[in-house]
Parts: sequence; structure tokens; C-alpha cells
Amino acid sequence: MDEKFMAQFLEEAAEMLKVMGHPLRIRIAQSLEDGERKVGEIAEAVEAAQSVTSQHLKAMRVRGLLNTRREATCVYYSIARPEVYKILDCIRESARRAAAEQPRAAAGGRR
Amino acid sequence: MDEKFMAQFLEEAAEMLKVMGHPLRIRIAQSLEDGERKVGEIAEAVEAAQSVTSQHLKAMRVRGLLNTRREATCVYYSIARPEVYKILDCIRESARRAAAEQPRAAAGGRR
DNA sequence: TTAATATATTAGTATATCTCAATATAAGGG
DNA sequence: CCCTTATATTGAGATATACTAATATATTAA
Repeated sequence: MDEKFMAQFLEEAAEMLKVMGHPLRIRIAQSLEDGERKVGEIAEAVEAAQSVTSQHLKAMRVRGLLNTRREATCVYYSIARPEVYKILDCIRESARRAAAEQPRAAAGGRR
Repeated sequence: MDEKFMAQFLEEAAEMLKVMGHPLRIRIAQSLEDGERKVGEIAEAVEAAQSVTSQHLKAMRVRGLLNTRREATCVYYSIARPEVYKILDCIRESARRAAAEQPRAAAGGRR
């Protein structure tokens, strides 16, 4: 790969990570892991306002992370790139490690 | 894992991704993949000013992604968390995919 | 103590991001 | 056409981030 390609690719990779670097957007991605969902369903799943959810969905879509499909008045979003699953896996693995280090908190045990 | 733990973990995971979501910080991480390096070496490797490099290193350190070790006047940084390697792998895989889709650009072939 | 080297911090400014509330658009039903 | 439902966009204000240039700190050597 030549330098220009690599430099530009780095920019895009960074964008992708940055977009995934938001709690709500991670939850949105998680809510789409089992397949496509309507905006309303996603908003409910992540417990965020419709407007906020829509904005985050757009941020993920314009960077190519999500696909959309319209059906009547509803818009269905789905995961468009394998990187999204990879990142979710990475997060889960990280959570497992964190849980192993903080067993009480992770188990919900009282202090 | 209880909800509070999960919510807090999500915050931290998001922070981690967000920190990695910067081209220079990705390059810094790459420059540390084979082991620890001094700040000056890192700055040279990523072609950034000392001040800028130091600031980004700090951002990564305070989030627990990097460790430091002082030796005389030099400070050595190293990767502290497995997630960093994971993310770099994810990026490389993504680059491979992108290269497969854009063979000319990726190969540096002329137009 | 002073100088030299390596690294860190600060201040200032520009830009980006997030959230909220309100409003706009799109599609279908009556 | 008007109304309803679903989604998208906009504007405002608050906060965060990035970069530059300058300065401060730490460690060692002389």
C-alpha cells in the first residue's frame, strides 16, 4: 500500500473508531447485532430520545457503519461493516477482563 | 454484571475507542507494537512535534492504554492493554479489505 | 550551581461535538 | 386534502478537543 492510501486509510479508520467511541453509539450497535431494526425500536432499546437517536444513527451511517432501508414510514437500520462486530467483540472481551478484576462490582454484589 | 457496572464500563470502553480514534494516536500505538520506546523516538516515528506527541501520549496514558517508565532523562512508553493490540488488528484487517476493494490505490499503481 | 537534554505543561484560539427542544419532511390512511 | 405516525433536520448553548508556540520541570553531567 502506498503512503497516500495508508494516510487516507488511517483517517478513515480513526473516524470509525471515534464514531464507535460514544456510549450511546456502542449501545446502538449492540442493539443491531441480531439484525436490522427500526429507529423507534433502537431509540427504545438504548433509552434515548428519538431526535438524539436519529442523530447518532446518521453519524454512523454517513461513515458507512450502518445501512438503511425504508419501508413505508419506517426506516430500518442495520450494521454495514464487519468492523462493527469486531469492535463489539473487543468491548465484550474487555468487559470480561474488567469483571474478572472487579468481581464484586461486576457481580452486582453489595459493598 | 449489574447495570451500574455495565453503564460505567460502557463509558470507559467508549473513552478507549475515542482515544484510539485519532490518526496520530493510532500511529503512536503502531510505533509501540514491538515494545517500549522513548518519547523522542515515538515523535520521530509518527513525524509529529515533541509537544504534540507528548500531549497525545498523555491522553492515552491517563486512560490506561499506555504505561510509562522513566530512565534518566528519558521516558519510555509501552502498550498497557491488550485492547490496543486488538484495535490495531481490527484496523489492519479493515485496511486489507479496503485494499482489496481499491487495488490500484492500495498498490500505488498509477492512474 | 549551571548547562544540556528530554519531556511535560500551559495559554490561547479555532473547531468539533453533544444535547435539547422545536420544527420539518416523508409516507400512508381516511 | 388533512391527519397520523415515523424519522430527520435545525438552531442554540455548553463542553470538549486539537493545534501552536512558549514555558516549565526533571535528570544528569561538568
